[in-house]
Amino acid sequence: MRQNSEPSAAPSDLRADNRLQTETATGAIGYRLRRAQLNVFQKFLAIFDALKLRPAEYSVLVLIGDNPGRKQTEIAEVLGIKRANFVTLVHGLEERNLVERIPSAQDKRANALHLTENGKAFLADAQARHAALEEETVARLGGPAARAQLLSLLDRLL
Amino acid sequence: MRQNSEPSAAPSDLRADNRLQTETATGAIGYRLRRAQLNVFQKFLAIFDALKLRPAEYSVLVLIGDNPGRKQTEIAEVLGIKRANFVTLVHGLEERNLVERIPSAQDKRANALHLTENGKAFLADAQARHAALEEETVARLGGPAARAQLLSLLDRLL
DNA sequence: TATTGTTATACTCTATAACTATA
DNA sequence: TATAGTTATAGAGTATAACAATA
Repeated sequence: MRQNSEPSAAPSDLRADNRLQTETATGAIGYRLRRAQLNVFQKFLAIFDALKLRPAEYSVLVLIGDNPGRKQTEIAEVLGIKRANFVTLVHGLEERNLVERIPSAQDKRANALHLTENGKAFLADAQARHAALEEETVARLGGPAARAQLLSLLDRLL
Repeated sequence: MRQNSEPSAAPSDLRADNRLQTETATGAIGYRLRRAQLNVFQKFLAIFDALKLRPAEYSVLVLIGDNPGRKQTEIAEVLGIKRANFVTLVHGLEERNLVERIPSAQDKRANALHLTENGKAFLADAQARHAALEEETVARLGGPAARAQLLSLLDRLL
């Protein structure tokens, strides 16, 4: 390794306040999207930590609540979760008495997924907390019109 | 809560087309943000796969290019990368002859990071590809005004 | 033959603890 | 005492292959 032969006088890359030039690295749309998404996700995590519920688990509960009796593969596929990884996830929910895996009569290979009574109450609580977070997020955006505007712009990126 | 204005023939869990009800699970701002972000990121990955460059590595190169001579810790901190994980990342860039770790004369504990000549050329190529992707993304959004609108909305979520 | 649920496995990202050599 | 770089390690999240039971 060679020694540092830089001149000690402050060039343009050593700014007066000693802070880094970050504009090039952080100006892209992808980067800004990621930052905002991580920020919103972090608030989600903070709220749902109390319920020991992770984002994927919450999505699964909501989807089963709206679509009782579906197969594991169907629920997993909609959420972009691999069959293999879905097994562990749903077993965890079953151990917590939130979800039931009921062997299907029509297709003996398949399990029909249902929420337990306990799971329904738990989900209602979780959804209430989620709704409160959503409301706060809309408020930060500047109201329902701003929310619609954001979603419209985001949809153009799909 | 508003009434259901849908032309309701089938119950939500047994729809005629056998598709799942996904609106509850996928309507939230966080979810939509995540989808859009993943989509943009995927295009980024597709382009940068050819350069065998991962997002974090690209950010590091850009940041070193704009701020030559900085310590590993400084670069890592700005990007939210842990010191420990940054070591492997920067060693990989050094092995590819893109970055030099030059022992600092002032502080013998520290390494000053610089791009090699090869690294500068490589970064210029990567940035050209990135700029093309950014241009395409802005076009999909609907032009510079839409881009500004999106960034303004995203900033409200920080 | 194809599909469902499952196990095993591996790879990436991220996070923490602890060491060394300097400051 | 504190900091810079490093090593080791562990936990999530995600990916594929292969198997048994069933279609």
